[in-house]
Amino acid sequence: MSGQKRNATRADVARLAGVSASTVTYALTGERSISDETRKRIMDAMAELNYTPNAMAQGLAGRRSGLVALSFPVGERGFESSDFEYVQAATEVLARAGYQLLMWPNPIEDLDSLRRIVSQGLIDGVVLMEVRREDPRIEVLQSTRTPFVLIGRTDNETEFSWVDADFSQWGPMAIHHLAGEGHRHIAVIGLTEDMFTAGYGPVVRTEQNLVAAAHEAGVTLDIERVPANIRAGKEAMELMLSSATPPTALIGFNQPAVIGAIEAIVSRGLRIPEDFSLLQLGISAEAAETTFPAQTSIGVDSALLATTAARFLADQLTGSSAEVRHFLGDAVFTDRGSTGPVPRR
Amino acid sequence: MSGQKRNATRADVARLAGVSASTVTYALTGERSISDETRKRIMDAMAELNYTPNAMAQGLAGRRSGLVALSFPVGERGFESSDFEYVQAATEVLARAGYQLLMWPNPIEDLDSLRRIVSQGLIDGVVLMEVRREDPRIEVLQSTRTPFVLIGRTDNETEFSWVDADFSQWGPMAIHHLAGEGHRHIAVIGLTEDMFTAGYGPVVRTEQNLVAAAHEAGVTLDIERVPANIRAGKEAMELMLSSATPPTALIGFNQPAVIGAIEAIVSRGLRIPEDFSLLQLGISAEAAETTFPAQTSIGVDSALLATTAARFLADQLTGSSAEVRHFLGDAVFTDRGSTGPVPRR
DNA sequence: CTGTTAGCGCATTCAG
DNA sequence: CTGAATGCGCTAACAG
Repeated sequence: MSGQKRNATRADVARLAGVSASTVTYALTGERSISDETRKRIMDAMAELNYTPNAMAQGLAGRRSGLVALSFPVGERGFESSDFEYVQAATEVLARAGYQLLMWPNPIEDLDSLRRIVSQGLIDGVVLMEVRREDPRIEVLQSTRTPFVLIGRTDNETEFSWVDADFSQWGPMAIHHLAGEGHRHIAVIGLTEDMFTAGYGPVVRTEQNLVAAAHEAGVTLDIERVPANIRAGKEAMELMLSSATPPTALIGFNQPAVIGAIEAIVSRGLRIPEDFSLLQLGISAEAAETTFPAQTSIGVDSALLATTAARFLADQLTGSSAEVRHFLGDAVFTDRGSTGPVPRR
Repeated sequence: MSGQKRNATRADVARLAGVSASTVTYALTGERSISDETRKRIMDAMAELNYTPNAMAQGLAGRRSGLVALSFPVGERGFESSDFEYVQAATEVLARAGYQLLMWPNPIEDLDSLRRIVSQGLIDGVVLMEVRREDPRIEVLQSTRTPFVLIGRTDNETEFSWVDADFSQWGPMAIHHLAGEGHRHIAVIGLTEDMFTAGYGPVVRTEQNLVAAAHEAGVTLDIERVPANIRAGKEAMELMLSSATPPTALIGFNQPAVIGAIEAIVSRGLRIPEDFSLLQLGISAEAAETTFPAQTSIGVDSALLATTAARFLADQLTGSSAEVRHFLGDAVFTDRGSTGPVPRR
C-alpha cells in the first residue's frame, strides 16, 4: 500500500496515454480536434488515474475560476424556507453554463471581506440577494470590475442587470379577487414605514397601487402599518374588527403580524373563510401552509426569478450578452382556501 | 485614463518597494522577521497599488486554498430560520483561523459534484449539515482525504469528529419540568417512525429517555406519532383531548403537528397556559415565537454547536489537533410562557 | 534580516 | 491532428 500521496496531474495522464500534456488539455476542452483514437487513450488514462483537473491551476493559467458567489446575507432576515428554491434554481442554471454556485453568507456590511474575495480572483461573478435601495455591495463589485446581477432592485434601476417581482400587480390583483367575492370593506396590515424605506424599496409601490385599485373598485380600505411581530398584528386586527363597520377581509403584507391577526379573528368566533377572508402578499409557500388556516397568497415565482438572474449572469460571464437586462416576475395567485364570498349579514 | 487593466501583483509591490518578491510574501505572512523599515515600505506599496494576493496562485503554490465548504443540502428540509445562526457562528470562527466559509447547497445525493469540488483542490475542509445515519458524503470525503466535521451523528460514531445535541437530556428535562408543575397525564406528539429512521438517528433515543423519565416520575404518557403536517397534529390532539382522562400538557416533537395541536386545544376553549401546558422539543427560537402563543421549548444552542464544529475543523486544518473529537451540546430550556401549573378541576 | 531559485498544474501561444 | 515552450502569481526551500 503506497497510498497515492498526491492527486494525479495532467502530466501523469499525458504520460500514461503517451501524448503530450497539452493534448490532454485539448481533449478536455475540445478546443481543437483530436483523433478518436488518442481521445480514447486519454479518457482511459484519466479514468484509470481518477484524474480531476486542479481548479487553482486552471484558474491561474486561464482567466476564469468557474465560481459564482451568491451573496446571501443570512443575518438580514434569517432564512426563509422558500429561499432554497432560489438557490437550487440558480445552482442548476449556472452549473449548465459551467459555473459552480457558492453561497456567501457574510453580512451586507462586510464589504472588506467581499472586496477581498472578489479581488482575489476567486470569483467570476456574483448574484446579490436581499438588495437594498442603496446597496453598498454594488460599489465594491463595480470598482473591482466583477460581473453581477441583482435579485431585487436598487433606487438606481437602469445601470445594472436585475430581476424582481412586479409588485405593481399585487395590490390590484388582491383587490380584484376580493371585490369579486363581494367584499367592500377590506382591512390591510402592512409594515411600518421605517421598514419600507430601509431596504424594501419597490414594495412601497405595492401599497400605492393597492389604494388606487381599491378606489377604482369602490372598496373601502382600513390600513394599519405595524411592526413585524405577532402582538402588533393582533392588536391592529382587534382594533379594526371592533369598529362600527368592521372589514370582511384582510390583505396582509406582514407575515408575523398576520399570525396575530388570525388569532384576533378566530378568537372573535369568526371562521375563515366562511365569515372572514384572508389574503397575504409575498409569502413563501411553506410559511403560508404552516399557519392554521393556510393562507391564500399573491407572490412571485422565486425559482423563476433566480433562474432568470442566473441566466443573465451566465450570459454576461460567457460573453454571449454584455448588455444590461431586467426582468419583472408576474404576480402569482395561490388559492389555499382562506378567501371566500362576503358573508351575508 | 489608462485604466488599470490587471490587478497589481506581488512583483509590482516588490518593485515599488524596492525589495525582492519573496520579501513581500514574508511581510504578509510574518513567517520570518523583517525590519520595520522595509515592512513599512512594503505596506505602503501594497496600499498604493491596492494589492490583494491572488488566491489561485496562493493555492497553487502553497498547499491551502483557505476555503471551507459548509455542505448544506437545502433541499433536505428547506431552510429553517435558525440555520443562519449555525452559518454565522461557523463563519466567524473559521474567519479567525484564516478560512472563508462557503455554503455548498447541493443535495446530499449529488456526490459527483461533491467529489469534483473536493478533488479540484479548491476546498480545504468541509462541515457537513443534515447528517444522515448513513451518510454517503462521508465516503467521498474520506476517499479524497478531505478533512471534515459533522454537525449531527452517523450510526458510526467513533471514526470521525462530530458535534450534536445531547438528545438524551431532552425527555427527562421535559418530564421534570411538567411534573414539577403538577402534571400527571401528558400527551406526546412525535414523528412517525419512518421519519425517525430515515435520517434522524439519535433522536430515537429522545423518546426512549422520555418514556423512562415519565415512569420514574409517575407520569402517564399518551404518545401519538404523526406525519409532519398541521392536520395530522390537529386530529391527534383532538383525539387525545376527547379521551375519558384528557392530558393536561403536551410535549411536542413535531413542529407542524404542534401548530395543529394548538388549534385543537384553543378551539376547545382551553387557554394556554392556564388550562393547558405546551412544551416543544428541538424548535428554533423563531419558529417558537412565530406561533400564538409562543412555545416554551427545550433544544440546543445551535450557535454553540456550529462554533464547536468550526473549531474542530480549524484545529484539524491548522494541524493543531489531528485527533477525532466529539461534542454533545447540553439541553437548553427556554421559557416562553406556554407552560404552567396543572389546572385545579 | 534579505535575495535567488524552483516549481505548483494548467492554458495558450507557437511550431510542426 | 499533435508537441514544446512560456508564463499565470505565488510559496518555500535554499543561499547568503
